[in-house]
Amino acid sequence: MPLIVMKFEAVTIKDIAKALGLSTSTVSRALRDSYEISPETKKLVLDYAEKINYQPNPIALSLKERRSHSIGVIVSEIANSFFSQVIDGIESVAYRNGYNVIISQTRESYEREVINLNYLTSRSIDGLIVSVSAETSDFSIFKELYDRGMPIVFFDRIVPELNTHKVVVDSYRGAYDATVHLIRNGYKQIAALNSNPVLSITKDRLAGYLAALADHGLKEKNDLIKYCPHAGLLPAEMEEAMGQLLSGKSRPDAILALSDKLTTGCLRTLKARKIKVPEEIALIGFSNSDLTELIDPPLSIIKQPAFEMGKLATNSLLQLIESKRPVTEFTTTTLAPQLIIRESSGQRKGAS
Amino acid sequence: MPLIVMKFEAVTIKDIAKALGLSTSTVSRALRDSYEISPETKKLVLDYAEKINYQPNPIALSLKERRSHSIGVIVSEIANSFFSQVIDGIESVAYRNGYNVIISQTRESYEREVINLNYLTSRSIDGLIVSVSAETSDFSIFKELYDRGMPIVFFDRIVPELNTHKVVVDSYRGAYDATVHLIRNGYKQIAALNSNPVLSITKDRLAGYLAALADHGLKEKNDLIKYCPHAGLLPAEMEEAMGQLLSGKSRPDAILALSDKLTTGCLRTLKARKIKVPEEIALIGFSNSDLTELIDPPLSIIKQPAFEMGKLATNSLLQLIESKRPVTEFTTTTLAPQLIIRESSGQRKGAS
DNA sequence: TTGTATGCGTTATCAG
DNA sequence: CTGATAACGCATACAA
Repeated sequence: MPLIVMKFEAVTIKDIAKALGLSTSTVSRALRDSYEISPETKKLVLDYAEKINYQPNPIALSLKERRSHSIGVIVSEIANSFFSQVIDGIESVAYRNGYNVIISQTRESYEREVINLNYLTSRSIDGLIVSVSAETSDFSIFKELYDRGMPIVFFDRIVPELNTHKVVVDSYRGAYDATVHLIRNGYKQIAALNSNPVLSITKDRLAGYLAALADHGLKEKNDLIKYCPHAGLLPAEMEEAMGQLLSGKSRPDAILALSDKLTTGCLRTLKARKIKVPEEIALIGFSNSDLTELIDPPLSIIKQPAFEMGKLATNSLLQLIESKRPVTEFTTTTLAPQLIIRESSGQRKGAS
Repeated sequence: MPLIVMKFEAVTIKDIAKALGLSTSTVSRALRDSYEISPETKKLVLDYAEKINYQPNPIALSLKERRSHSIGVIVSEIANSFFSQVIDGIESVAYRNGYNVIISQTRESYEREVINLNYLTSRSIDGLIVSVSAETSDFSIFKELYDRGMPIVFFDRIVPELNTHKVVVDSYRGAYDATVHLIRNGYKQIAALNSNPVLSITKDRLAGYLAALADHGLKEKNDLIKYCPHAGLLPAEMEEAMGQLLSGKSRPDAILALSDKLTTGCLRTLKARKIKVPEEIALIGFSNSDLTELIDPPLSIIKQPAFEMGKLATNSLLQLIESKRPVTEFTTTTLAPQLIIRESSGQRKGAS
């Protein structure tokens, strides 16, 4: 038997008005609990609305109020523990404040970033939370959006030259401390595996690494510093960087992986080549996976407070969106990364 | 100096009309490349629109067309490798088809599920992709939505009695095969760690486990079958279930963890109690983390094609949304889970 | 206290 | 070929 599927139709204020012999404005006011409506009418309307399960049409409201109660989120990759934890935080705060969260991902492509940005900002969102794509070196599109008054909050991979709210972790410190930890444990050939060099976080993390070397009298070596321009998204790219490291003339005794993706990739490569961690090569990397703690031997990691970052970014954004008066001050919130050192990891036998 | 922040204002068709001395209808038609507009006017309008970067207002369009080009996604937890991979798949297909993805999470709470559902379905979305919360035993809200014509596609945790598209993996088989693998390797006391018993997937997986036992002449033992009603979201709950298993009179020699969350929790508990896997207790579980392969000793897992599931669900949904004629047939797509057996895991020393 | 008219941005219908 | 008008659902200034 053929199944009848009707269109999803919902009741409007007009239906209520007609049914009750009132005008739409009266109904509207009653529903909004306006003081100028008599208690009887109010009750009448409210009861009926309840009965037929009236739900206001948010789209009509959006058109009228010129705001959608939606925020857009642009990240490079949703299926990534760091970003999904951030999105978790974003959703939590947005939900509590009655906002929808619209997500889109760039897969590290500048082109997709531009498309997503144009798509989202054609007034279907009230504000934007962004971690820029690894490919993006031209920030003019963000500048433009910013100049046109779109509330934007950056997190993680920020655009330093834009004067708006930013939420970051102290990448410099994370990398610095991890490097120092390796140095103190006797490692001398510490390699740095970087993401795309144009990213703010790449610069900061590399700087932290270099400072730690300098502070401890170790000199930097170019063949110990590798980059993955696609942020580790392309396995071939990772493989090449690792290959160069492992076969270079100065083979590292430790590797510092400067992003989640890179840590995983690095670990995978080492495993595939049957290189023992940390006996042959030690490894510390950024990681937000909830499984790192379960890896054996325990892996030392630099963990970012992703959930917190999402919450903070959203709070900042909502403040920006809902502030009646022009905002005159923007904040850059810097959170501390968590350096988690696990026994037997990154500790050379016989070292202090 | 005070910073001036203006509202994000965008150009409308009206602005173009005024600037060019045309009517809004002419502009609208020119922009839509209507045949009834002269080439000159068309060019004029198009050039000007390009110049001032005109973007149509999707909200006005939504109101007019009674569709938002947005789909809602409801999952229990965003920061979960399985779900984030599914969302990745959903976003991919949605993006390609010009749809926005609005996500919300229930954190396994029925109450939040209802709130999210009401919020999303008040006409701001064209369709819905859902994996029901662990707490949900009353499906009438979905039934109602369905009856009112809202296109819904369920994945993973489905509502069996609703006649709509569903995307699942063959949970029964996954659990069955994993159990058989354990049995063949000599394990006799195989525990099953389950999620909430009302969930479709819990029932299927448990059935697979039981069938495998029966087929191999092992009898089921109630104290080897434990449930975590909150799907492993509450650590205390996990801890209790594990505690009962480990201290019960028939201590298991192997555990089958029947969801991602449970596998992680189980592993964590075993680690905390310094119980060696698989020497003391073997473990096979559902897992979609990209780190499971890096765990040492290697962990055997049942992996779900999450990305594929997201893509399929979205394709089905878009078909439902965009079909002009009433849909008369609904499909349940069942994908095969991947049973990944790794050396030295789940293999008893000296077993066949 | 309630009803009428207008507008949010767009497209479709109907005139011209 | 182009312009005026109505409509999508709602809220509000203005009338009554």
